[in-house]
Parts: sequence; C-alpha cells; structure tokens
Amino acid sequence: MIEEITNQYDPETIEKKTHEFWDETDAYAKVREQRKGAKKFFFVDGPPYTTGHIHLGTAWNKILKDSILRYRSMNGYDMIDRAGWDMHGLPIEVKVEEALGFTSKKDIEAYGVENFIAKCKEFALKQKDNMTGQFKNLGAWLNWEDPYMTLRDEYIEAAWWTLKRAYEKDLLEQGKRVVNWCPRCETAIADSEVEYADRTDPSIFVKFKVKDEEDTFIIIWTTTPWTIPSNIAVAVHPEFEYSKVKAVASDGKEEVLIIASELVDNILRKGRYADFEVLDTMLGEDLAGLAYEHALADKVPKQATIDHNVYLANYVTAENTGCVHIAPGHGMDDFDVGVKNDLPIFCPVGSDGSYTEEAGEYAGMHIREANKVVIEDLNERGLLLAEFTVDHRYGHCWRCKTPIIYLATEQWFIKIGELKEEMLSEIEKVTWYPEWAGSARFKNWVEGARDWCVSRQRYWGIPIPVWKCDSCDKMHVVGTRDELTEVSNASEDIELHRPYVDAIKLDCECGSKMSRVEDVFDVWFDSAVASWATLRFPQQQEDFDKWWPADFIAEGQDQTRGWFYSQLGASMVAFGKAPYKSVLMHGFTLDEKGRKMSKSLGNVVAPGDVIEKFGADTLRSFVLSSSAPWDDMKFAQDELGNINRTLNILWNVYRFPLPYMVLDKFDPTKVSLESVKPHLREEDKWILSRAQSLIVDVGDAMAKCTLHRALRSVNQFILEDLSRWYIQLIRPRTWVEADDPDKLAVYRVLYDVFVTLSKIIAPFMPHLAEEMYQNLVRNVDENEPGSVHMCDWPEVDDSLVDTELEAHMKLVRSIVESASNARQKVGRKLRWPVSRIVLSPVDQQAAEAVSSLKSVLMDQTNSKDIVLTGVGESWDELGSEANPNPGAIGPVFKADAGKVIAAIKQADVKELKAALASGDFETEIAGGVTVNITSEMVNFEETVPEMVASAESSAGVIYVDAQLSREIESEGYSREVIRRVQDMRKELNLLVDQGIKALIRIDDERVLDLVLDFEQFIAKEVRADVQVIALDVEAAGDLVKDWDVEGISMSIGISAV
RNA sequence: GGGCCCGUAGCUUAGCUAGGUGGAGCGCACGGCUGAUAACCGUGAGGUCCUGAGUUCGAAUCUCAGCGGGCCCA
Repeated sequence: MIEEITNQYDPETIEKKTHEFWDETDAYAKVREQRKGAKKFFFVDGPPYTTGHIHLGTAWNKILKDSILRYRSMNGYDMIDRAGWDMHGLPIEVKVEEALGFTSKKDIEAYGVENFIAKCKEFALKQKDNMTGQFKNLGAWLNWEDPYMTLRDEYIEAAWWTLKRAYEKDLLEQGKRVVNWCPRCETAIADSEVEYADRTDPSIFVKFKVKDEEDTFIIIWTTTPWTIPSNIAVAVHPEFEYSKVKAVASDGKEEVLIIASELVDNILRKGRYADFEVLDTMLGEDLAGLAYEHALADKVPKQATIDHNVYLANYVTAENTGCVHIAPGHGMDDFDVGVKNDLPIFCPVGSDGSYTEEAGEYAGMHIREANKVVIEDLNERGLLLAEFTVDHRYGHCWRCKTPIIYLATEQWFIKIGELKEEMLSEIEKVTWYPEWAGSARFKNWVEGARDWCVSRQRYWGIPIPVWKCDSCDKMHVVGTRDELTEVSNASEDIELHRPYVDAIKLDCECGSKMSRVEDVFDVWFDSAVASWATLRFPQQQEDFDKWWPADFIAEGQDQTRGWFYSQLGASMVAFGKAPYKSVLMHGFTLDEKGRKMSKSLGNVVAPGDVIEKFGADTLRSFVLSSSAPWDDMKFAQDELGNINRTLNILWNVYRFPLPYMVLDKFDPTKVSLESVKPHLREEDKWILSRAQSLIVDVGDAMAKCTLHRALRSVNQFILEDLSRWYIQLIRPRTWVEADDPDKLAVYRVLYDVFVTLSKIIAPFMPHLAEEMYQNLVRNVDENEPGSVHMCDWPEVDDSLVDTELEAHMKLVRSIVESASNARQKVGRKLRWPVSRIVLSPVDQQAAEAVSSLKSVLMDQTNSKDIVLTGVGESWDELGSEANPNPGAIGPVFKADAGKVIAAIKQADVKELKAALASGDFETEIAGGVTVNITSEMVNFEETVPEMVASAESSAGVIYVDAQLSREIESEGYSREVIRRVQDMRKELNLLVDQGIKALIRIDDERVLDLVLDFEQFIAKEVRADVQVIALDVEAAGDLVKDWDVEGISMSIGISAV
C-alpha cells in the first residue's frame, strides 16, 4: 500500500536510502542486464585524471553523462558505459616525487624505477577509489565495477597495437624537433600541457657586428638572453624596408645600425642616441646572406667555427627591430628556418636546463642564472644596445609550474600532417552538440595541428614499444604482449611497465641485441585509444566489431584540443575513421562573478559541500537547468536554494494527497483510469494532457541535447501546473469523506501524474524519482519493475492530449490572476466572495474558455457568477465620463471657455456622446448663449460602477463586482471565523478528523447575526461536534484566543472532544 | 595577436535560428491564503537588451567595428 511520507523534503535521508536500495538490489546491473540484446548504445567515458578529488566541472560532466545514459536506458538501449581512469603521467609522478621529497630525475634513479612506479601505481589506484565514491554520491551510474584503467596491461596493449599500426602505415617518425621542455621534469611536454601565465622577463636589444664593415651592426631583440650563445642566424622579412642608420651616441661616438625602417625612431630612442642620419634604405631580401660575427664567439668556441648570416622568413613581424634572432635549437620557428637553410641545429643545453660542454665557458651554468651573465657579457663587449624588462604571457609546465624552454631533441612523432585532410572530412561526419563545436572550433584546431610528439622522457607511463638495435639501428615495434613473448625471452606474466620491459632485449638480424628506446608515451596517447581499449581490443575482436565506433561522448570545451583531438588522431592511425559518432561539448564552471574557479582565487566549490547542504538531486537539477550544456555555467549559491525549493515543492505536492489516499485505502490496482473517466472534470483532463505535453517537451529537448530546456519544462510543470494550479483546484475534492467517485477520480489522476512524473525526472533526479516510484508503484504492485530506472520512458497517450483545453486553461489562469489584481484594487480579499465577475472576451476562444471552465473560474476567483459580454463588446453597465479638453475649447471660446467647460461637465454624457459621434453638440451655457461643441473638445472615459474594479487579462478586460450583500457578508465573516478556528486546530496539532468543541464570542450584534446564518456550515468545516456562537458565551477550552476580524473583536476557545 | 562562445532588471536567465509592443524566477516592497502551512499564492517597483555604426518602414534579434568575460591557440 501507498505510505505517508515525511513532512520535509530530506535529500540526505532519501539519497542514503536510495543508494542502499540500489546496492542491495543490485539495481544498476539489473537495469543494464534487462536491456541486453536491444538496440546498442556505445558510450565512452572520457577518463578523468586520478587527482583524488572531483571538482564541480567533473561533477557536471558526469551528471550530464548520467542523465543522458539513464534517458537512453529508459528508451530501451543496450549500452556499454565503462567508467574510465587516466592514471599515468607526470602529474602523479610529481605528486609521488613531492611525497618522497625528490627534486630531480636523479633522485628517482637512485630510489629505483621499480620502487618508484610501484608508488605511482599505488597512488593512482587509491585516488581512483576515492573519486569513485565521490562520483557515486552524485548518483552517477556508470560501470564502476569494471572500469577501464590506463595502467592495466590490457590497456597498454591497445596503445602498443596502435603505435604498431602507425609504424606499419609509415606514420611513426623519430626525429629531432624543437619541443616544449620542462627543465625540472626533464621531459618534453605536449602543447596541450603548456600553461600560459604572466611573467616578467628581460627584454634586450643586441647589436650583432656585421663582418667586413666597420662599426656596423644588425640589431636584434630577445626576451631569452640565455639563447644568445646558441644564436646561428638572423631573419628578416623579405618585403620590409630596412635602413642603415648612422647613429651618434651622447659621447659623440658614431656607429651604423641596421633596423626595419619604421622602427628606427623607436630603437634609437631606446638606445639613448643623441642624433642619427639615415644612410641608405633597402628591402629585406637585399640583406640576405649578410654575414655577421657571433656576439659571444670568444666565450663559445664552437660558434667561432660557424658562419652567421642573415636569412629571409615571412613570419617576421614589424615589431621591435624587424630583425629576428635565430637559435634553431631553441625555437620552433627558428628550427624551421634552420632546416630550410641547412643550418646547424646547435643546442648546447642539456635536459636539466644546464649548458653542456659545447657552450664553452658557460658549461655547467643553469640557463636561469645565465640571463644576467649573458647580458653582462654583451654589455662588456659593447653589444648591448638597450636593456628593459617585459611582462608577457609565457608557457609553464602545467604540473610543476616551471617556465618551459624549447629544446631540439630526438622525439617520436605521429605524422598528423599526412592525416589532416582525412581528419577534417571525418569531423563533418560526426554530429556535434552544439554544431559549431565541430564545424568551427574543432575544425579550426585540427587545421592548425602539427605533428604529434608522443614521447616523454619519464617513468610512469606506457612504455613506447620500440626496440632498436644497439649496433645496426634496425627497429622493431611490438604490438602485443604475445608478440613480445614470441620475439624475446620475456615471461608470460611480465608487467608491461618500466623498468620490466626495459630489461627485455630482442635479437637483431645483424646478430646484435635490440634495446627498448627509453621513452614512455605522452598520456594523451593513453586516453586516445580509449574507444577500443574499453572494448578490450586487441585482446578480443568480437566486441570491437559489434560496438565500435562510439555512439556518444561528452566532454568540456578544453577537450577540443585534448581528447576529441587525440582520439581522432589515434583512430585515424588505427582504423582510418572517427572513433565517435556524436559529441557533446560542454562548458566550464565559473564562480558567481563569472570568473573561473581556481585554487589561487579561492573560489572553488566542492561538489561534496553542495551535496551535504542541498543533496545530489538539487545539485544535478541545478547544473542541468542553469545553462545550456555548452555555455559556461555560473555557479550561483542563491540559485541552488531556488532549485532546492522547487524540489521541496514537488515533495509537498506529492505528499499532499497521500494522507487522504492512505485514509481511504486507495488502491490504484483496483481503480483504473478507465473506471474514473466518467467522473473526470475538465481540470483533471487538463493536467493529464499537460503531463503528456511534458513527455513530448522533455523528449524533444533530449533529442537536441538541450538538457536545460528539459529541466526547465519539468520545473515549470511542477511549479505552475501542479503546485500553483491543479493542487489548488482539487484540494476541496480530497477532503470529501465517503466514497465519492469525484474524489476517486482525483486520486487516480494524481496517481498517474506522479507516476509519470517520477519516470520523467528519473534521468535527472534519480534519487527522488526512485523514492516516489517505490512508494507509489512498488508498494502497490510487486510485479512492476523493481526500480524506476528499469521502466520504459513514458509513451505519449494521444487520447489524453487536448491542446484546446490547455489553451483554454491558460486563458482562465490569466483571468484568475487579473481577478486577484482587481480584488486588490477594490480591497476585497479572496475569502470574501464577490457577486460576479464580468469578462469582455477578446475573441471567440476566450469566450469558449470561460464557458467551458466556468466552475473552475468561479471557484478560483471565489465568485458567485461569471458574466460574459459579446466578443469585443464592452460591458453595458459601464458608465462614461466626459472630460472637456481646454486646449481645444480655449482658442474657440476665449473668455467663455470656463462656462463651456462647466456645461460639458453638466451635460448628459450619453446624449453628448451620441451627438458627437455623428456631428457637433449644441448646448446653452451660463448666460443663455448657445454654443457648438465639436468632438475634439471632449474626451470620453469609461467609468466602472461603485465597488467594481477592472483589470486586463489575456482573455480580455475583466470587472470584479465587489458590492456587498447580506449573503456575501455572512459568508465572508463566517469564513473569517472558520479560518481562525482552523488556525487554532493547527496550533493544537489536532488530527484532521478530530472532533472539537468550539465556543465563540462575537462582540457585535450585527456580525453575530450574519455569522449565525452559517452556523451549520461553520460547525461542519471545523468539525465541531459542539459549538456555541453568541454574544455572551465565555470562550473557554484547551486553547483560547482573542481575534480582531475586520475591526470586530472575537474570542474563540476550542477543545478536543 | 588569432579562432570559437557568451554579454538582456540588483542576481540567475527566456526571447536571437525565421526582425514587428522584451518575458520569467530569486531578491525587494505591499497584499492574499491558512486541512501542502517552518509550506503556498498574488500585485508592484525595477531594463541605455555591453557600446557605436550600418541594413531595414521597423533591430535584443541581421551585418560591421569596439569593450568585457570564458575556452583554446600564438
């Protein structure tokens, strides 16, 4: 049987109970099991990095996914939804290093790689468990039991297999490239791992001495003085104009400088020259080949052996000096210039950021200390034209925040360049939510993508499965564990991490041994293979053939360059097509001021705190409804309270009829909707229709991934349709005792609406939905599905849809609101009936709405009658007032104007109006003169009768007639009495069917007389078995109170009997 | 500096695709209801629709330029 529920919406209890219920009944597994064999839906979870705690953004992410998956499941999909975990990489290495007090790779080597990666693994697994609990608290249903983890050997095989494909397709390349390098972590890092932040650096202008020309210099600018020892060339733009300038220093010394013409003034001012004269101008292309001397050749012997010249490059901009310092070992553009012109790639900096022996006298010095030394050295040599500092955005290692440097190193690359065209055409085949996420943003990113550097010089990652011969350089790429054991003596149960695989040597054809290259994969390569790794490919082919590619993925906008990209790249390598069919890109979470949430701003909101305060369903409803998924979401605390309130209202609405249903032993299995159909009132049909419309609206929204619209429709339904309207309409019907078919009809309608609603909210507020469903459905019929999440998504019942009725009800609601407005104007509260409400309908539909829903209207406006005028006609009891228009009267009648105005005011309005409608009006003014009044001299205004107020509604103008009569006064005062007694019953906490004795003294004879007309009615309403209402009775009882009712004093005493 | 997105009442937002008198909720003020009651409902005040130009009879909506915020890149 249906049970009564708690007074207050208590999410903590509900959610705890629901989680226990899900656990005990193994609900998740059953839900998935039940759909086995149905139409397939393959979802791939973007693996969060195992940091140990979830934040609002990851919570939003999982809530979106969960809602969509629950909705899919209810719509009959068989799905794969393994949760995923990204568990390798630098962030965890850095954490472990911190815990162990390490500062460099040497510490790790000393500690032992085996020990180190064991710590990393332990850490990652522990954090995964912590986070799983946090995600579960959100009510997120993914396959948490059997997640994919990037650290598992089977996952590693998926990555190996993919790299082997790249090798076979000649898309794998080893080569020297300039990469972002973290000198602390001593590894290359991906473009996507570079975090830009403001930083102050030197800004220096340096003179490079031109060979064979006396006192002539070409001027360059740099913010990285430490790269000057590695300078190989200078680049100029071929089409810019450059000037040779004779510059005079303040001490009179003269020199010749080469600078882009438009920058001459600026540079000479910076160099504090006293005077200058332009000697010559030329195009950049004329400078090509110009030879100069390295500024520090005396300190870096290697430089003395290299030729230094000017080269042309189109990327040079007309900023600073227009001449760009080129160090091919330390810049991407520099490197390109170097390769193009066959320059030496000179890189005398080691992995830890210290100069190597090649740097001559700088050897051993760390580049961070080198800036000031180099500046000093340049200054000593008279080659420093000017020195400043600059505040600019500079790249930092995303984990340890060390400023990155660029180093030319040997790395492994995937040749994205060769795949780009195919990638772009695949993007178009994917469905993007929103559309521009793919067609604009992602496309744009892929168009600019470079070859993908997949190697890292670290420990905790998937080892790159490339073995190279120690002597002949022959290469072997291993694709699976089986292959590894075949080609080597590796044991079957070898763990595929460092250092274990490092120990494996392969035999080379040349008779020598092959060793693994020491690198591990960029972690982005790990997650890139998730869509097939989650299907346990390559260990098994069957699921891959059946399910791949993914039907759907959903991640934040930052993943455009991240997971959307890495997956597409890896998939093109492996299978030549996109690994996903549809992608939802969601926004970022911002604080209430619209700033991003970050630890440094201290504005981070922890999902756990929100759940503690408001519950997971409130958090879910909030993040889903507050903005479109792809817009950034401002996290406003007030709005959370608002959503919580909406859920509380739903709780109250759901709770409202339960005591009556329980009292009446209402059994929905015995009272079908069909059986109550003859007794359905218009409002019952209306709410049933509205519920059907809600199913349609939510379904439409889900089809477009506009979850915010789905939630807003739900909230609207709860607040407007259920709470503010339907419940108000049907309240009196539920109080009827006895077996009333009218009451039974309400029960059945409410029941159906609640059951439907529990299914509609199930994807979004899974706990509350379950709670309602268990009570309403499972308590009644054990044969129904065990969980609301096992139910099918409600189907629209066309026989219940009545759009005309919905439109009519809308108009009626508007009339009721306006009546309320008019009552306020005329000072008549709702408790007091009014004799009638008059509506002048704007159209036929409004008139029909009123006649078909007249009882609803009378009820809600507390009106004895509803009167309709003809469509577009005004009410015939309206008066009219003639207002003279002095502006028109004055110029015509001059001195008599005052008399004319008086005459108009005195005239019979109807007569005046009729006359002016067809022509002029003649009348006599004081003094006996007859005057001619024209229509522009009079404005007519409608007047409403005494005690009538009007208001506009969307159905037309309404008039509330609030004139009192004896009956109305009697009822009004009686209701005042009833309300007070009810209030006192409440105060005594009496049960609703508890009888009482009521003694009521009214200190006004007239009012007493009025109230006595309703004596029986009052006794019935307040369940008074004994009741005395009189002038002289002493109000006594368990509770006695004095009241002031509209200025009349009353004293009421009640007791339970 | 570039690409994409966002900017509407004190706050959160609808309306923008398809141009025609800007709607809600919260908060505030006033009022109502009192068998959902530590709940609920009504009314009111409150808008340079970020700014400026353009297209148009007409622009929150379309175009361009700028400003501010976000993501990404340089």
